[in-house]
Amino acid sequence: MIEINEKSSTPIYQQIYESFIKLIVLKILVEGEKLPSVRELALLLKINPNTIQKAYKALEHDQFIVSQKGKGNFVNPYKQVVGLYKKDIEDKLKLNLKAMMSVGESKETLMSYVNSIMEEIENDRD
Amino acid sequence: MIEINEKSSTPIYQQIYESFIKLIVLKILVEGEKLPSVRELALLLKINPNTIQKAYKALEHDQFIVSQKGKGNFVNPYKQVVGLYKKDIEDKLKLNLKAMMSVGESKETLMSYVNSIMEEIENDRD
Amino acid sequence: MIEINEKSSTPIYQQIYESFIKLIVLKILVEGEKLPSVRELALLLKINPNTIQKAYKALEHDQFIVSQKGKGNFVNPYKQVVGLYKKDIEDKLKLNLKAMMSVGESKETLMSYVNSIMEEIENDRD
Amino acid sequence: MIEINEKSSTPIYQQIYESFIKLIVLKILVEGEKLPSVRELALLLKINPNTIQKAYKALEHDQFIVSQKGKGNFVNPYKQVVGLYKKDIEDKLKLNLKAMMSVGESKETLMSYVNSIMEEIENDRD
DNA sequence: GTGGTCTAGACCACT
DNA sequence: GTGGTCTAGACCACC
Repeated sequence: MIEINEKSSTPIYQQIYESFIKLIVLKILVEGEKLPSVRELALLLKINPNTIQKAYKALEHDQFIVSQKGKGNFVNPYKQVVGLYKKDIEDKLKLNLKAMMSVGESKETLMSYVNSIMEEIENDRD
Repeated sequence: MIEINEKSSTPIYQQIYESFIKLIVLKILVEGEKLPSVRELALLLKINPNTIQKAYKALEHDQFIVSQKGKGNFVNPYKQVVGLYKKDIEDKLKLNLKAMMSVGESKETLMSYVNSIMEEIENDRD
Repeated sequence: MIEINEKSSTPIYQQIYESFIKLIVLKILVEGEKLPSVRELALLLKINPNTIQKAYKALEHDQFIVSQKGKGNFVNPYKQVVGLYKKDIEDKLKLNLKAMMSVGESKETLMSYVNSIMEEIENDRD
Repeated sequence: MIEINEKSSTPIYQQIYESFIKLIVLKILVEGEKLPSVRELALLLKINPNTIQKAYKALEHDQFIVSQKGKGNFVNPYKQVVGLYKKDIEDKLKLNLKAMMSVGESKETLMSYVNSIMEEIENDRD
């Protein structure tokens, strides 16, 4: 369900953070569902509980989950969650498109380029 | 010409690195042009010369500039430089599009979305 | 294990860089093995931690090792590593042979010379 | 006759130093012949006389030329000169061959490799 | 404790 | 004056 790449340069807590966002966005974890407890997940992934804790704190801070003392961590409503996520990616997308255009790429060549990327992605999914 | 955000989490030397790449890609700094000297820029931005040095080394390593002892740092030929830059952005673009599709956006709505972003950008330029 | 010549004109950080490459290529340090920590090695060699840091960064950039925050620096897989190293030496070898031929050495005398060197080396190993 | 690459990372004085060694080794400059005066060459190459001076000093130090006050700089006897040059390259050759063998290349594959390099060089000369 | 970044200030090589 | 290297010592992020 969650995989950690220890050798990656992105911090482990952030890998966990991103993994949960994906699980939530893809509705594998649904509204109100309980996340595994900090200790439980720490044992499972064989990493330090502090690291899990940090990831959960980040998820709570960004409103993907809510923490309830003595009970556990629970997924927030879908709409609220996906909105934040989309907004984030859209901003990045905009920046990158801007950058490509600043190098002199015309709107047309860029559109066909985007198109080809998306076909490539679609094929990868099969 | 170059602005530093001391509070940002991205290292100062990297901010400088990226600033110069933009200046070069946008042809504000052209082939053969001399960059400000290490000490000069350090004084101007009120940061340590070592930090500038680190940024310049990175720029040289990635072939955006060449360094000449006793003379200064100079911008490399445009073509050589832009290739590297484009490759980088294309990779990011791909990741962004992938993320959007994973949230359930269809290829069609995504294309029209990309289209609208690019028109927005074009208008900003006028 | 690692020796520094402070009086040499080649920078200390580069001496360290090259020492580790040798240790890795000769499989004295093997895949996944942990390098001494920055501070540890600094104390041992009696040089500044920054200098070690610089060497490790270079090793990481050239894909000989990977760095993991809070954990340490680790040797990368052998194959990935040796390719880069060989390419480098081949280029130097070519230059040397070119130089010898420019002094008027014929291909034949040069071959027999190379042959004798290699026998000498083989004997040294015993 | 002598070409300088200002953008190269190898110091200009060293480029001049190496250029003259080549000219002498290839007998384009012969025993007893006078080198251009410091000022003359400085004007020709459009570089600082100090830089030429430094190169000539190095050539004299390594016994490729002799300097005579008030007269100029003169090429030393060929045998003496080429001996030093060869010795130098031989040492480098040895080191590189050693390095290749340490990566596990057998003597045989290495010999055929050297052979192919030399054929390549011979063809380049045509 | 481990790596990553930064400052302050020094010395050297090159032009 | 210009880039390149190094030291000493500090602070931060991560595990």
